[in-house]
Amino acid sequence: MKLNRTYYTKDNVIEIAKDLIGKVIYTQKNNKITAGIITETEAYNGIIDKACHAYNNKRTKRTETMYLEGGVCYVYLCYGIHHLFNIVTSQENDPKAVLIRGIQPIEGISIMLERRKKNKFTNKCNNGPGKIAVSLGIDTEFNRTSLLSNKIWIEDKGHLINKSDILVTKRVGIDYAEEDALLPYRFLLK
DNA sequence: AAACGGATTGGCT
DNA sequence: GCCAATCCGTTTC
Repeated sequence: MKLNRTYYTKDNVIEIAKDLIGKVIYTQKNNKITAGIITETEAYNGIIDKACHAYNNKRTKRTETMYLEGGVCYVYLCYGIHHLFNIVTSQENDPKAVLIRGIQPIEGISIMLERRKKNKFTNKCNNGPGKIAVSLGIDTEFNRTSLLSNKIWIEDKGHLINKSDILVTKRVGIDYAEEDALLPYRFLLK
């Protein structure tokens, strides 16, 4: 079943990031549906988190998306090339988000391969936030799009995840965040 | 109007 | 595992 509004408006973004492991992300674009089991996430814990774009309550045109009520997409361009896909959580004006870093494709696989310009999936095809966005057809058009819409949504398909199968580490690529770079906010299936 | 800099990736060792 | 190419939206002047 599709996750509802109250799933996203809870204020503990770390718990949500962990709970999203094993859920299924769907997109529908040009009448093509693609989906994958979420296998890797990272939490960005709002204005007190030095790795978060909204650290120190920095409100700009870009970060404004994170200030919306939980349950919308936050998509931004990284390195001028890669679209990174986040899920906004918590209440309005509490800018927290979960970065989706890995999926295991389960539906529309041939469409994903076509988008990635690959003939077949290898292990390395499903890792990395930039690749995920390409596979799912996510670009800046999805910024601010509701996860209760028919363009993108998340379902609980009952994939049971054993807690002991979830690895917890520090986040990737945020060494500039000083002491917050060490926080155990990254979750991935072993 | 211009500088900035990055929540990466892929190729090479 | 390490390194550097890359380039445009965001931010600031």
